[in-house]
Amino acid sequence: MAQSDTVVRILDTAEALFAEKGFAETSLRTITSRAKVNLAAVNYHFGSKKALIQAVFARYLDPFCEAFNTELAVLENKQQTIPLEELLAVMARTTLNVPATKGSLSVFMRLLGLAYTQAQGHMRRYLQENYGQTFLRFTHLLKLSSADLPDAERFWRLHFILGAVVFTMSSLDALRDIALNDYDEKTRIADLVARLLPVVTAAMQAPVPVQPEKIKSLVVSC
Amino acid sequence: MAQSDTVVRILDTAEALFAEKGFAETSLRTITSRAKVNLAAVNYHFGSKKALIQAVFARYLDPFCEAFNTELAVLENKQQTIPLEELLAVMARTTLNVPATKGSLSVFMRLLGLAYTQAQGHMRRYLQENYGQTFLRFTHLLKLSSADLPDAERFWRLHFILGAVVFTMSSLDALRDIALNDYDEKTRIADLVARLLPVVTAAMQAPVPVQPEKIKSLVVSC
DNA sequence: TAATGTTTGAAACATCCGTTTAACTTGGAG
DNA sequence: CTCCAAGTTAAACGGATGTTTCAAACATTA
Repeated sequence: MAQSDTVVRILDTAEALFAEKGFAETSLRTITSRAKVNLAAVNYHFGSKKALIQAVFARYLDPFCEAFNTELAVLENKQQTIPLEELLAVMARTTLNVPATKGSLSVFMRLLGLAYTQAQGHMRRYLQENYGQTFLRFTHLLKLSSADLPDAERFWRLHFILGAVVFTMSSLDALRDIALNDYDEKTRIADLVARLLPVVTAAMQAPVPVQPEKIKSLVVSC
Repeated sequence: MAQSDTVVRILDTAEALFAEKGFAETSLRTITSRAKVNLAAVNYHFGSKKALIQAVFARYLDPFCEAFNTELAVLENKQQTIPLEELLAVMARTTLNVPATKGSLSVFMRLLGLAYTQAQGHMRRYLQENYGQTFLRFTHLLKLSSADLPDAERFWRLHFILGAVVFTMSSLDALRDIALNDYDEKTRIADLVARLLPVVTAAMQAPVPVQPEKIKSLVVSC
């Protein structure tokens, strides 16, 4: 076997437990006992708990970035500028198609959300160092596809969107239950992406407040 | 004094530390030693660490909900339907104005983000049970202000927006630093709200995909 | 002032944590 | 068959955690 059975079982179990309870709240003992491997196996195969967390992310992000980079290369070679909708759709499609790996997309999105909000430093740094370049390629194309937007405005809107995606995806199970009960809607992950796409596009193309200062005072006062 | 000095010092310190490092990562010893109170004080005054966390939230949310409820009452008494922008602006204004309490809004937003992504159960339940009714009043008005939107669509968009707000606010410090370095922009929290408002409104008013099924297959294929 | 209830203080308690050690098993290569 | 490296196992380590205890200090009321 290419990869020890133990390693895969640890990764699978850790991924599920991290997504369910968070990183700090999941102990190595819980992981190893549920995975039916010895406690020392984590430190033997991965070195530390931190390294295990990063390995869980790498298993998702490495294939994603590879696929996304080839998609980006195609877009970069086009002569005319890419419409915003198309750029966003490519990203959505890549995200949906790549995880032919195990585990659902919502699990990973939840992990991503955790990594950004939780435990501050080390995970953000890891993501930045290992996958920051791919992200930069994307933002460069995004700039071309929304040239009329001031840089600062695009920066903030990108993070609004990031928040909407990560937050919704990471609460997906709970929200899906509500949607099922209240609206008889069986939301699959692809349906959610289909809903997100027009919203995100509209958000990106919303009118820019002419005078931020004036708007601000208008909001605060009265 | 109405409230023991110790209680206030614990709440202030816990709030800051929770926002900075997360709930599980912040120990009672760290809190009590920085707050210069005895370790046992937390269990004496609050009962448990969980109860302390909830108390931190209550100190923010109780005055907010009180203010928001009176604002909602005003809107409910109006005869004509409230424009979507106005409804959202009222919420933004209330959020900005209420915390005449200590601590900045970004601290609390970060806590809110943590509560939703981290530790799953008990915090969500607490928020739902104690502040769910106010939230319902708001969503009822929101429905009137966006009557042409299908219920399910509105439900999902509301959570997209929630994600954008919470996520951005909770990463505010990091993002603000980037914005300062890259765009020479000193973003105050009111500026951010001013940026959010048109984006959120546009997101809510984005065109509804006519046939969700068709859109989905369009995205997945090709 | 004396008695009473509340708040603090230092220490101990029982667990749980991530990590390390060292003995043991196992599967191939020489 | 021997040997050795890779993998597994059980046990223990040092430290940190939330919580409890109980005596001392304090404030309040009778």
